Amino acid sequence: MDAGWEVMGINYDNFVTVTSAETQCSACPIRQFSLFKNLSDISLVESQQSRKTQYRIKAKRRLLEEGQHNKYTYTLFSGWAAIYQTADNGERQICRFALPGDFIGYQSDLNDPIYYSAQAITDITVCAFPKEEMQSLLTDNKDVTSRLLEMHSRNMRLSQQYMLSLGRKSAKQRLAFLLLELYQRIKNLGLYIPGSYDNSIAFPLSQEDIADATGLTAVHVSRTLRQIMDEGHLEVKNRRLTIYKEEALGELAQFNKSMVTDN
Amino acid sequence: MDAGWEVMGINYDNFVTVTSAETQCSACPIRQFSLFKNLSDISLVESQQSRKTQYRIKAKRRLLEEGQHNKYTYTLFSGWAAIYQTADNGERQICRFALPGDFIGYQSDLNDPIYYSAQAITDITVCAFPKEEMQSLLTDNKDVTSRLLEMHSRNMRLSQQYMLSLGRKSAKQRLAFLLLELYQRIKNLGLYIPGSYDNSIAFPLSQEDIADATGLTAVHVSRTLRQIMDEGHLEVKNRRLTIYKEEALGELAQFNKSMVTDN
DNA sequence: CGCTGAGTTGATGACAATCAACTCGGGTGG
DNA sequence: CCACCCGAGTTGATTGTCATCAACTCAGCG
Repeated sequence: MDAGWEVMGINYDNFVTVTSAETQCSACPIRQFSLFKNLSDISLVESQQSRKTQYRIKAKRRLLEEGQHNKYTYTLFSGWAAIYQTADNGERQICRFALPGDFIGYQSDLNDPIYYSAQAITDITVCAFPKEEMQSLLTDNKDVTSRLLEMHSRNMRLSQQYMLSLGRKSAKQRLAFLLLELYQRIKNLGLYIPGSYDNSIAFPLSQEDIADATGLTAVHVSRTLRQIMDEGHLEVKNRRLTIYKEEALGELAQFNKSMVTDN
Repeated sequence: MDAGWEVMGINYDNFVTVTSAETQCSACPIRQFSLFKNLSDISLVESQQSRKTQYRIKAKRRLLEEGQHNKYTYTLFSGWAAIYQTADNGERQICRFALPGDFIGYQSDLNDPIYYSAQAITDITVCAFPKEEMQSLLTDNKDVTSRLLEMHSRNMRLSQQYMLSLGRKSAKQRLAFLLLELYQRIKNLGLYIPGSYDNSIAFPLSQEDIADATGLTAVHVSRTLRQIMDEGHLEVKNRRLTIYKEEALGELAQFNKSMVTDN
């Protein structure tokens, strides 16, 4: 029996409470953002059966490790995770941040060793699907395949934006883009705290995480972030991101909400 | 009636001849690399019907333009194309090079304006599929959906490698990676000239194209490429790429053939 | 109360960008 | 047919952005 329910690394007891550790798929609050969006009730039963269990993983622990054969694919249920690859000099490149609803661990051949790592940024909860079950779900259920294609296509768009950032944008623009992206994605989920904090979200990334996603060093992130903050565009403080000048930042970063919408 | 048949920007009269400009899908030499790999004969008829026509596009012309609503999706039949996005300062980032068999112009919602551009590097031939036909092909035919997912997943892997390159690798490593990637992809297609040129492929990219893919400037590509060439690892000359030390380069670039295989 | 990890700030250095001049080869038009 | 032109590539000089190294602050915590 859970004391409460965590989303985004923040205790949301006051917002949602689950009485059991095992959420039912049919009642899942993030299902509309997940692979199982819009499934018929029958398909949902299937998917529920495929799901082995929910796991909780502590912040900084790895969910997937590059080069290993993994047993499961996962839907991220709560918290933030980083999907990354490692270079031979030990540096890493975060390719995307997974947020609740995101599907983690799929690749074209599930029997190959996985080519990326996934690490929990906050404590996370995941729904685990054994890869064999996932494979047959994809074989049997066209809706799931279509939805996975759709999610992949949207990821691809974001990936291309990351490439543009990494290859052609200044440190300032890269930071602005990343922060706007995450801000908007959280808002799309409806998981930010509405009301008095309308322009702010819980934000668990360290400057080193940001550096690993933007292709910079933590030191340079510190300097550049300070500059953006001093200009009054936004604030990152106490694990919270506040956007003051969304439009100006959007222009700076060439960011556009449609880059991260899923509907 | 065609005089001959071009693949890879080179005239291959001596290798393959088609008597009509319109290749039949059932007899298509690159089908095994395309979206229509492994389709049943019945599905093939469907796909043949969906295909409107083949087009030839001159080098440097655009096939798709960012922000526009496009009528068609395409299978690249012959030649090379660049998929890219443009930053506000006018610089561009090539996100991938499309080679024969690659599918171009898909995105999760085909009715949205397309978010990337595609430009012919060599003269190219494409098979055009009106987006409505493609949409219904995807709705009706699970094999096509699965295959598109598979192709997308493989693209995603390469995209992540590009991100790692752009974010965390030196100019030398980026070049080595790109050249090995393209070399291997061409070899996988079996479109290189076998025999006396076993370690070489036709290579139509300019140094500026390479720069746009690696996030460098053309000047720096020139210097760095010269350095790699002087070290005897490879040669780029007269629109031809020759690899002398595949293993050493692979190590330098952290490249691995499995990154680009499709089977 | 000291330890730890995250963030800040300064000094210096390296890699790649920029600006500019030049070569070379292939195509074109006079 | 040859001169010229143009685009691609090369090379040198200089600049700039970001990396590196190092010292320090500060908050949280055992």
